[in-house]
Amino acid sequence: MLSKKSKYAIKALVHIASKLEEQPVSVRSIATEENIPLKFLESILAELKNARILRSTKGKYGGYSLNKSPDEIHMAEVMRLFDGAIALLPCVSENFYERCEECVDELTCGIRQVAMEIRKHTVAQLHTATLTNILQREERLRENK
Amino acid sequence: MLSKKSKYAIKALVHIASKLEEQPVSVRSIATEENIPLKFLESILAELKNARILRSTKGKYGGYSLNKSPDEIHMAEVMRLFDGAIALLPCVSENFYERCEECVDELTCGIRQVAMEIRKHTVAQLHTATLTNILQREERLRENK
DNA sequence: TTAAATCCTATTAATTTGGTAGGAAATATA
DNA sequence: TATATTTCCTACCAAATTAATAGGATTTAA
Repeated sequence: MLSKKSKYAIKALVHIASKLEEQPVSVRSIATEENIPLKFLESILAELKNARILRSTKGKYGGYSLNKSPDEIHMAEVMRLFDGAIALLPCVSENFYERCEECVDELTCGIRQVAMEIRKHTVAQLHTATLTNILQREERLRENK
Repeated sequence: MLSKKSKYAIKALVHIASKLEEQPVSVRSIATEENIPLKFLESILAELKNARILRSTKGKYGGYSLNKSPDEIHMAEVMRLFDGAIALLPCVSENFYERCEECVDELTCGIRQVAMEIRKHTVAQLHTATLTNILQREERLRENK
């Protein structure tokens, strides 16, 4: 499961991406429209800024804007930022690799092989899930309603 | 990430499945050979028994045996038992569905659609990952070493 | 000057995780 | 019957993580 931080972060990014002409977008307006606790969201957007995914404008009429093209921001990056590894086991993680301390032989572990295949597919999917892609999906979902 | 409980449970089950002719297998021997803390493993096997995945024999020379065929026990079942939902979001879980309270419209949520596709693939993979399948994988991995 | 925004630091309550402790009860064998 | 070896049962616990909240300082546009 994703943490609420990850979920809120992705929702906020999609929200900002949907308002490309009205940027910057204030935390308050995102919090209200997406039903996310204001102060919590504030700290999340600060982290996204720190990771150079967002950029901020201070003062009145300030807020947050995307710091990259919406097709360069994807769910994998955001999830890794807030939740760390995407893999089911640390020993198959690309970005947060760690041995399973109890493991007798990593190279012949069948559980590991399963986890590896799942990680590869999941990461590939999360990579295609850019903000642009998510917005396209939402458009189609609204059409077929 | 799977919890250690899930990971230890699956490792213990694979271990027992690999000794079909020497059942029942004692907790102590599994703990020693798989490097899992004894008392912790004890409580894990108790849960597996409770879920009718294992059965136990008390007293000297007692231990745990599989309560089903090793091709009927798969990673999905064990993970759900210890970690709950497999899905990235509660709103796409088959067995532990919950609304995302903050969500404005589940039916047009693009993030949800991504999570749904990933869950479907992951669950399918975890279903094919039976104890028999995992042991076959390990055999092949040992051959190609 | 004021309203509205981000920025910054600190705190916290609840839950989950990953165990440990200690012994009771059951059973096979000598 | 005594003993060794097992599961079974209850209770406890420390550390980490999660999901926030509190309160105000600073910045900027109008």
